[in-house]
Amino acid sequence: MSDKVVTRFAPSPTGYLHVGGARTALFNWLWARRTGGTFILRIEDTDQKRNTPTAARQVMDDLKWLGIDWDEGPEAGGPNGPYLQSQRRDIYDKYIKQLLDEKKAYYCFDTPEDLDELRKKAEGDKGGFAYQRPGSFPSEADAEAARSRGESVTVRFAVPQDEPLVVKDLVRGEITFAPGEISDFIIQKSDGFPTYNFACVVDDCLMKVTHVVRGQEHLNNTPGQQALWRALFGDAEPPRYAHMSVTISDSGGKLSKRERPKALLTAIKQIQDTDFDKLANVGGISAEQLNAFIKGKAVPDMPSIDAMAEFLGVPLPEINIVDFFKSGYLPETMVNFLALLGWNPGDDREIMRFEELIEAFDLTRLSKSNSLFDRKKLISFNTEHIKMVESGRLREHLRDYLKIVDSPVAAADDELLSKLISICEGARTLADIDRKTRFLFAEADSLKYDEKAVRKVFKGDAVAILAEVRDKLAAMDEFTEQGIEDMLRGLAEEKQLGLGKVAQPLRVAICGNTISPPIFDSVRMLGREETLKRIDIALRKFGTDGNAE
RNA sequence: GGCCCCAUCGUCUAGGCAGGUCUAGGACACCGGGUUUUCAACCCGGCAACAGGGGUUCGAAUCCCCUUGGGGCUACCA
Repeated sequence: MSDKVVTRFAPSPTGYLHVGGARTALFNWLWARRTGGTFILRIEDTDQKRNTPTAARQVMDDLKWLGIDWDEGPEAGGPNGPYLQSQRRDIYDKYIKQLLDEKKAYYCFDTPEDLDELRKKAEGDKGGFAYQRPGSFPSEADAEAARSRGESVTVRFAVPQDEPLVVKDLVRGEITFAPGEISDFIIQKSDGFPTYNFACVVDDCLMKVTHVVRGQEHLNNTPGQQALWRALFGDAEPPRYAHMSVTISDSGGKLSKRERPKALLTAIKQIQDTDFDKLANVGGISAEQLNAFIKGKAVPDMPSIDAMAEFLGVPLPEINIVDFFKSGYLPETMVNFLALLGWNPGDDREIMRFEELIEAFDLTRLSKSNSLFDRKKLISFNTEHIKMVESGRLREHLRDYLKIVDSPVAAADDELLSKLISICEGARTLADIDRKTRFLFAEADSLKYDEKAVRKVFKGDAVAILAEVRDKLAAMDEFTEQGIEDMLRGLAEEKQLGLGKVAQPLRVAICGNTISPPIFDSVRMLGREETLKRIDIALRKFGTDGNAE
């Protein structure tokens, strides 16, 4: 085994990178890094109907955000390019021709409708549908004639039917498929593009891939792919396969992108007085489209879903990697958490840095059973990583986050940002830091007061106390944290009250909420002038004539 | 329906391949208590699992079979 390890991540560019894809990418990447091998990014854009032009770009950005880099692929280049399958048509054509010439593949003229019918007919059969190979293969001339008539022409691989197909899997051992179990499958579509099952085999060989780590959903494709490999490349050693378990959502079934629209729909139905025109407007869709969505007939695209959810204030479950970014998770957290979904280092370690993961990763420790994506545990992991990550790096992560969610806190310079982080100790996500410190960037007049907080805090003599606090703050010589603390504690003691009775009215007055950084820091950072201004506004708003000033 | 895979606390899992050291360990969640100026964070304690049934064996969470349950695939998608 002197061969250098080569792994690849081969996404089809249909949208954002989601957690499942990210995990596949990560495992392949970890194995390459662990062994000093090569990690290839290959874009499987062979489906013209589904690919979107920006998706490949997006997937690459998401990978970069996670810290997953590739040695060969788009942007990086490499000796085995091009790395977009749509640019490798001539290569596939060559191998298709070879198979055709050797009678290992044959032309088919069935339309999709024909196939549907065949399948329907086979429904009652004991073995289910299997494509019936013709007694003799159509000739090149037949194909040409069909093409000129505008008929559908595809190419099928003649899968060996007389022997069991054995797949060796690093995770599951040997799996045997009975003779005849795998029927002839299409390797070239009628639009001339290769199918996944074909392109993937050709490219894995040409790109000298040694290990394929992929989801369990591909396990049943493997015998066919291996048979194809033998037909194409004879005894050349095929890659080793490791089929990972599937990730299940904690909201029920399989973790899928459909969960977001589903959650939004549920929310829309629960909200009584929704302004549908406005909602459609916000989502950038027509009233008809919204109606179709509500009736379950159509699903708007992701940006629309996101916009409407934001408008309604409905949190959607994070599925795509960018969703986690926007929710304030660190890439370190995602990588760590994803790595532990179906793998573990064999000891009690859980919170691990990149380097540790690379050092400990091993393909033989992949678990066989499906794992559930536990968001509560994810949050806990994020809390740990926020504590653990180097301060400059955390600041950069925060800056990226504030930018993408368009927070006013983004106006802070590095020094201020670091200070904000330090007073938000114990934050679980970057969103916590943003939420807690936004009050510093608000205008006094337009500060929003949380109703519940006001009701809870401004009762009894809270207003009177706040008025007193105001006067004392105004009278302080030096406006320091220590000074503020001494004053507030002194006042509480004098009145025989807990500090909370004194601090809470002040907290709500300056930030509109009961949730904020520690009160001394908050007041100090707001500054005396602004603090007094806000207290005055609060006194006016919540005070009665008798006890305000 | 057919084929394939899987099965330890609520969840992620260690242990299983080399059966005894497992009265089954850790983490998250949860519950109770502590700390406390809010939210968090933090500290202490607690609850909680080998799916069921047959074998093999002196002995099974660990090996074999069946049942049940879960998942995947069954496309001119990847």
